[in-house]
Amino acid sequence: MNPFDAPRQTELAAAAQVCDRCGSRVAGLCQPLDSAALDEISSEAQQMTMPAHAAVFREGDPAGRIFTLVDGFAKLTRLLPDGKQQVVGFRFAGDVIGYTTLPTYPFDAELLTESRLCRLDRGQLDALLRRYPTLERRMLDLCVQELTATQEQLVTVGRRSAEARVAAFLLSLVEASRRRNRPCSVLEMPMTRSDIADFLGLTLETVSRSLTAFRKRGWIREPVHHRVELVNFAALSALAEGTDD
Amino acid sequence: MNPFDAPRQTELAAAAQVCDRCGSRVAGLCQPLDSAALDEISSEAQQMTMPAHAAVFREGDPAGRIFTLVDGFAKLTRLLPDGKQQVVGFRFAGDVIGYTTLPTYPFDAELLTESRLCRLDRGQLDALLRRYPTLERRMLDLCVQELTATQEQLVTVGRRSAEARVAAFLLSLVEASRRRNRPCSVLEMPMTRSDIADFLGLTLETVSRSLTAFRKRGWIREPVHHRVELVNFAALSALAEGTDD
DNA sequence: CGATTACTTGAGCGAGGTCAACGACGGTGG
DNA sequence: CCACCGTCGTTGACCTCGCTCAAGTAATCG
Repeated sequence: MNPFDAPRQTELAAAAQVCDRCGSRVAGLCQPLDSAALDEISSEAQQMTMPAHAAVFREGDPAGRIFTLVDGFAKLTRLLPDGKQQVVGFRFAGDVIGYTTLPTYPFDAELLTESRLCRLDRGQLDALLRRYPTLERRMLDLCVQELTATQEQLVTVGRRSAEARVAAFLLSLVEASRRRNRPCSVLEMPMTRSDIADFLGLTLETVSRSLTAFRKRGWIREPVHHRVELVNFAALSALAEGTDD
Repeated sequence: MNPFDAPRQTELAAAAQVCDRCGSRVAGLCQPLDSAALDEISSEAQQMTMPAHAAVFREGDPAGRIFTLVDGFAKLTRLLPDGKQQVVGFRFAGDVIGYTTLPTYPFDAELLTESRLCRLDRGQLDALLRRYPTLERRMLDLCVQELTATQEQLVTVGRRSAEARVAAFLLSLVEASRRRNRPCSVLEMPMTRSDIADFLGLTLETVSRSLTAFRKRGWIREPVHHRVELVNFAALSALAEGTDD
């Protein structure tokens, strides 16, 4: 059932193999490496499990480690001086967290669920980068993808109505699920209304009202807590694109 | 007067030297190269001048070239299906435009003023990257900085009031000017109210009203069109941070 | 099973959007 | 040199979307 059960391998190697298997464009740091390289990384990397709501790192911490989220969900947040927070992104199984060339992390990384992580120290990473130059190119690819996603989010927050933002968010969950190659009729949505609001530049009440509206229109279902099913994908897309009116 | 007058060098080399001179953290692609490498790039790169409002490239164009903005101002924009546009960033002299590992550019790049650009084909760039590995690291640095700036912009658009956004924008102009090592009492602001609004997720009327309010409070002056002087920096900072009330 | 946190729903209000009119500026052609 | 026009900026009046405040319900966890 769980694809991460191979007992002989570290989680990072397992994650990379999962990536290979699903042929994903995006997931995983080590996708381009051969098994010899994976073995080497396996011997270097620390695997660990952390509980829900744990902080992987905080904004301002020295950026000495890089993580792969093997299993679970995380949010990346920035804090305003007045205490309000902005979620700059969510992370899913297979995603890399905390890579930066800056001296300190520019945001908090906090887990939404109990998660399995694979940890690599900066020194180890730099050594690997030297040994496997394709990895450096991979880092750049990941950074460009992240940048493009953040720009898209900027468009959503800056120019779309409240319901359009929530619709766009739901669609991005589908995309993330597709990336992980999971059957996507019912999506996991472990983030709270407040998390979603802080991601979309809305209040939690507005997010709640939007989701209720979608439910009443029969566009979505929420069979259990923290699960959504998108029933009318087309309607949500039209709303997100502004192609409805 | 103009620091770009050295007649024997290509613009790119000149730009790099300017970067060296000002010791900037951010500006310029070729900062880490020695003069031999600069000479080599000089022989490769195409210099060009383009008029105001020209498109350097459009969203969806094959991403076959990379540009350095030697002199002038540009905006990077994304278009929504319904025609609304979001400015995802402004670019200033010394900045690199259009580097991506994606097959096509993910946004439009449009000049705000007549500008001098330095153009490098993807093939040439890749060859340079192979010859000067430090350049690859530099590209990653630039990407990380851009990502961090975009996340900051996301916080501004998602969580700040209209006036706080405009204040934050003005402060970012100071920062950009500082980066270019220009005396910053009076800033160049070649973007229209509409450009600023599309950057901040506001309407042009709201931007105009905010600037008028700042002027009436004596916080800024606009001696001529497309120039601002920040008179009360502290007040603007407090407003941007939300530390005023 | 009580306490806490998450979610929903309602009522009222205000920041900012919309629509409209007007003035300033800069280029263009007579 | 001036009349004309298009773009840009300002200001006002009005209205709406989403925020705020508040109360109540549902889920979760010791």
